[in-house]
Amino acid sequence: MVNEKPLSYLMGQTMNLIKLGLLEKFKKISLQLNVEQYVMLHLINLREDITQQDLANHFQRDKSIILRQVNTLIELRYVARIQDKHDKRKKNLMLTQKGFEVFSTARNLSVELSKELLKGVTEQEFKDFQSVIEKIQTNTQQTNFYSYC
Amino acid sequence: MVNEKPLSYLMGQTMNLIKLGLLEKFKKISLQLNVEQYVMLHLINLREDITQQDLANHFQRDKSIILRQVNTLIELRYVARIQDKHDKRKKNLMLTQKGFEVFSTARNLSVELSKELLKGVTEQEFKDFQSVIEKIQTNTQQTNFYSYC
DNA sequence: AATTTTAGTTGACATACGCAACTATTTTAC
DNA sequence: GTAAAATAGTTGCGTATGTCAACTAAAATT
Repeated sequence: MVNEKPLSYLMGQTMNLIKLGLLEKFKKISLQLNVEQYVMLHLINLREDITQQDLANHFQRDKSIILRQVNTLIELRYVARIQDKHDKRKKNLMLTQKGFEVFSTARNLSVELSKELLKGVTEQEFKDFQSVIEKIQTNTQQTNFYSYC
Repeated sequence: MVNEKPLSYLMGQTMNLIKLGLLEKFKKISLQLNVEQYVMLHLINLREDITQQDLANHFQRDKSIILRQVNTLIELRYVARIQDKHDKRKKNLMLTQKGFEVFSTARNLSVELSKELLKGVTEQEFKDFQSVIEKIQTNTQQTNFYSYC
């Protein structure tokens, strides 16, 4: 395994292709969304009480840039920011109807891209692929590079 | 497979973890390099006549930002820019000795990270993983999202 | 009740990035 | 052989991203 490419190289190359493919699909239907915004909408959709602090933890970014990016999503009318019921310091983020529609569209394109990119991949190969991904994520948490919710 | 996470999500999450892990390792030994610079050094090391245009194609970035990033690597004395033998428009990029040393160090850290993250992954799983990665890259080129050297 | 911690906000600064316009050089079309 | 088009690289400008420090308001801890 001496000549093996490091994992970061394999993943980086591939991720770059996926990202570009996704952006291309967004562009094709005039969806004004970048990949990070898509991920943000995805996370906001997953929970109904997610906060900017949660997003900052997830992306490992400063709260201030998360605030600004959320502001952009609010300006686009994809996201709303409301006060937490129990903790006045906190504000929860929620998808608006428009935001949900945009997210759904983006998600469908993402699934479509998956299908295209996984053409010729057997079920067993994909199972092992997912298994590796899970192990990488588990090993990362054990190494404690960082933790997030 | 309805509830399956799209490929872009799986990969994105994982790539983010890998990136952070790598940056952490660089930081630990005071290696002033970000991941994209590392990839750049890697590409420059692969060929001896690579140009800024080639890098712009690879990263799908504007030539002007590639120029500036290359300038930074030149300032760090990791890279040199020399005129192409056959085409006066072109300038080739090469690693300096210092650049090669830095790249080698970064590469070793990258390999080290690979080993840590792939703990518990069987040989068969990894083979399938690589097979999937190859197919993704092949499918991308067929779809012609973009092409690069 | 005072102090510490957390969530969010703002301003300043540095870097990244895209775009247009430019020069110099090579390739292509005629 | 010459003019036009294309390519490689550069520069300036505006916008976005990102970090950091400092702030306010609210909750948790002491």
